[in-house]
Amino acid sequence: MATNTRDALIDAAARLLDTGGPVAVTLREVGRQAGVSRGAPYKHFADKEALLAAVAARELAALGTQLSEVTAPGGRHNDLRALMHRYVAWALAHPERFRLVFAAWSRPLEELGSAANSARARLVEATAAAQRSGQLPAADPERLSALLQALANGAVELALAGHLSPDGKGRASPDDLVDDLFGYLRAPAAGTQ
Amino acid sequence: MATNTRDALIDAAARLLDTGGPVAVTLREVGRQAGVSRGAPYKHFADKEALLAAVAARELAALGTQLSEVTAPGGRHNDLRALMHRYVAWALAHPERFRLVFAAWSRPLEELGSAANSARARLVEATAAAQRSGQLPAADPERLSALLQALANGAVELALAGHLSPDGKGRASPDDLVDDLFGYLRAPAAGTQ
DNA sequence: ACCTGAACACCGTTCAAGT
DNA sequence: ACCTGAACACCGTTCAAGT
Repeated sequence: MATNTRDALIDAAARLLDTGGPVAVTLREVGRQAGVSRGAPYKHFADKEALLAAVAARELAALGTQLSEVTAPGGRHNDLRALMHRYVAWALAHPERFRLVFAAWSRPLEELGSAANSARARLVEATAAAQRSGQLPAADPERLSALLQALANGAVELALAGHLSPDGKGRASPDDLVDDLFGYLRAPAAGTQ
Repeated sequence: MATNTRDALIDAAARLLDTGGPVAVTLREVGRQAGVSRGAPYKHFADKEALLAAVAARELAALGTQLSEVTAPGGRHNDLRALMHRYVAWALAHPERFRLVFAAWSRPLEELGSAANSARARLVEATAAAQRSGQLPAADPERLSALLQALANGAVELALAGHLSPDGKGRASPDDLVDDLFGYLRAPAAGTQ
């Protein structure tokens, strides 16, 4: 699938990550699956953390294009709630990638940092658009988007840890909590009936 | 400090956890710090995960007593916002313990499960009390408390990952987001001016 | 009942050497 | 420029043997 060694290493790492988290990503097995020796990965990545950061950056970019498809159609169908549901669905479907993207890194990692920044910018813009259309109350869009993302992330993690229903059978699901928040946010908006 | 080997092992594990996360908790070093051989921990814990779960359960219990001190004084001063701020402060002060408590475990772990349940019950009760005092709108207390906890957890994790300010200088802090949520929640409450 | 110490099958990372 | 293969200092876990 991968045209070069570097991509093959990232592919293998992503595969191993999904099966058992960062612990399952051993550079030796990564090299094995990419068809190189165990020393080879170190010619492409400084260490294991750098390889994981490359996986996270790639996943964050892929998520970005997925989410822009939600807002794209027509250019005006900017339903932020649908975007958040799509985001939650991605996180629940790929728990390890989600956790990796929001992991605490031991040092700043170039590629991942810029991917995270552009993802944040996208969310802030979508939030501002929702405010313009009256879906959300007037407030600092940076701060309001942080509230939305914090809730979504927290809800997903509670669900992943088993403290919430993933699908809404019986107990509340992450999607339910997102809807609840949008409900509470709608009320204070002045002049929207 | 510890009177028996089992407690000494948990103490050592907690110490190592704080310094470098679960990866830093090696059973060999735990044994070393507890003054026993490397095989000894296996007489007290099935494996590394069981030891970590014991650490998490102990921390969750300690957190519970900390939080009950916030609501205790007078028995009527049940300010849920203050409770949430205390919770956030704990999480920011002990990131690794916070992450461990909400980690995804490979199997159900007795001791941790019951500690988590009683912590949840406490939060739900505090939420219901806040509803009775008019601080929060009428809604299923289970679901409303999940909303609060999801936001707090998500905000803390965003802060720990560097996507939020930990102390509110410049960008929003977790405490700011908690306050924002309480603000949005107050509005829809009927009959409270 | 609890502990020791060797053993097995792994790791991340480094480095001389090859092409 | 990229890769190999051995080497070093670690792991988690098991198990016979001791007290």
